[in-house]
Order: sequence, then structure tokens, then C-alpha cells
Amino acid sequence: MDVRCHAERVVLPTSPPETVACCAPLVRQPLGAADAVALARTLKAVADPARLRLLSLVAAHDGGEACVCDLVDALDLSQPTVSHHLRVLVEAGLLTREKRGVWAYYALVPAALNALAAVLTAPAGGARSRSAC
Amino acid sequence: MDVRCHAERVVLPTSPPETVACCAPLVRQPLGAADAVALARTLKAVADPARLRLLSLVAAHDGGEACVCDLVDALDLSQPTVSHHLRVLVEAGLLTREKRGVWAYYALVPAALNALAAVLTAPAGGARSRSAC
DNA sequence: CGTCAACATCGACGTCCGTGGATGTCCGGT
DNA sequence: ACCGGACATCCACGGACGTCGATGTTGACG
Repeated sequence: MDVRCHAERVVLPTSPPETVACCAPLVRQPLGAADAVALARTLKAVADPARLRLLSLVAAHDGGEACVCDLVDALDLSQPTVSHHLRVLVEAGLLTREKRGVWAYYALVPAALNALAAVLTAPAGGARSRSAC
Repeated sequence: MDVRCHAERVVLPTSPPETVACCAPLVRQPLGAADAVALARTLKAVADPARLRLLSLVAAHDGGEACVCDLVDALDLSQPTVSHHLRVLVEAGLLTREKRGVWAYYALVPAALNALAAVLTAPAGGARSRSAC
């Protein structure tokens, strides 16, 4: 499950997990329709207040993982709603789920977040930037 | 007493005074509800295929700016829809609008995109990373 | 084996969002 | 002054999304 460069491949709507859009600088060249849909799908997973707080809570938790009960307690949402958001984040490849006993522990996938950040990064001052992946 | 998980660990300090989406790495500390809403609002502006393509087209265009007619021609959307998306992007601070004569030229705001990217950036392998805000 | 707790799934409801056609506004040209 | 083109705004419709209550599944424990 590595996040490699040059992923021109686009997956079907019934996407397998962890299909994070790789380094497509967004400001280098106009991205195609299919790539835009794929990128938007991942960004939509992050573009929600509850999901942002979940990512933040999981990342800031001890050991970099947290169980659902902790998250339900931290947010003002019902347990099914929290489970739904966690599912969305896992399907987007941003979180991993590991069940230990009765509890389900969620952990961050830093590479996925960094891939998103890399796509959004724009050349602040200069015109052309390095194309190193 | 029953063993209800370990829900006494989380503190939930409400929202810190700072509400700016400056360097708040998202993985450093749990972000408050208000900050999450603000961040999500900006991310929602980007989490759309048409808007992503618009950003890409504008950035890759000559001079870093493009008029609406170019964008309507590039995408398969009606002119009102393109105007709507451009409006969303301008209100999110990601594009600027300058009207010259009959045409309206849109240009990218690199700092805005970079701010988003900075928030999403996670410590890939390391643990702690400090950054002066 | 029965019970309880943790978590996921299902069904439903209200709301927001993307889209296009019709229309309005502004500017330049003849 | 009239007309045509470039954009913006308005309105309405269909689909997607966030939320919760109810229910199902699984594992631990007496």
C-alpha cells in the first residue's frame, strides 16, 4: 500500500480503498476530467468539519491511534455518525482500521495526507517549479 | 462498576483563540469545532471536479490568468455553471477576479493553496515537528 | 450459555449542492 | 442610439450528503 508517483490510472466509481491521487501538481498542467473526479473524491472526504476533527483527534492521540469510544466522546455526534465518518476516511485511504478485541483502533496514514498536500502546493513566487515526485 | 472503555482521558479544550487557518498542522493538536468548520468551508470549495479543473486551467494558462470564455470552452459545462464555480473559488480566496473591458480575468492565489497544503501536511515518518507561526 | 459493551449497518429524513435555461447588466462597436 | 457579445444573477430541479434512531454482529466475561 505505498503511494507511488505517476498514478495516471483512474479507478471505477466502486473504488478500492487507498487510491490516493499522487503527485499531479494541479498548477503544472490542466488535469483531465477523470483525474479531477478522482482528486475531488479524496478531497471531499476531508472537506467536512467532523472528519477534519476526527483526523486531528486520531493524529494527536497517544500512539497515533484511537478507538471509536474516544472519538464519540470528543465530538458531539452519535456513535453511528462517527462510525460513518470513519468509514469514509478509511475508504479514502486516510485512515487504517485495526480491530483488537472489542475495540476498533484507527490510525492516520501520513503519506495519504502528504500526497494531497503535494497536489495542492502551488509555486508561491516562481513560475516553474521542480517536477520531482 | 462497568468497564466502559477509558473515556476519562480526553479533555476537549473547546477552541483555541486562534481561528486563522495559518499553520495549524491538523496533526499537532485536536482542532476546535469552529476551526474545523472554517477549514472545511475552504476545502469544500476545492473538493469539486469542475473547480479543480478550473484552478488547473487558470494556473496553467498564459500569464497565470484566464477569461471565462476560455474556461467555458475547455470544460463541458454551461456558462452560468462556470461562473458559479468561479464565484465559489473567489469567495474562498483561491482566485482573484479582474474585469478588463468586457472580459473577466481570473488568476490564482498561490498563497491560499499553499496554506491549505500546509494544514494537510503530516509528519511523514518523524514524530514531532515544531513550526513558528 | 446468557448478557453486556463496542462497533457496524440499515433505513429514513432534512438539507445542501451542482447544473442548466431564462433573464439581467455592462461594455464596445457600427 | 441601437445592437450584439461577455458575464453575472435568478430560479427550479434532481441527486448527493450528514445525521440519528433502530437493529445487527462480534467479542469478553461470569
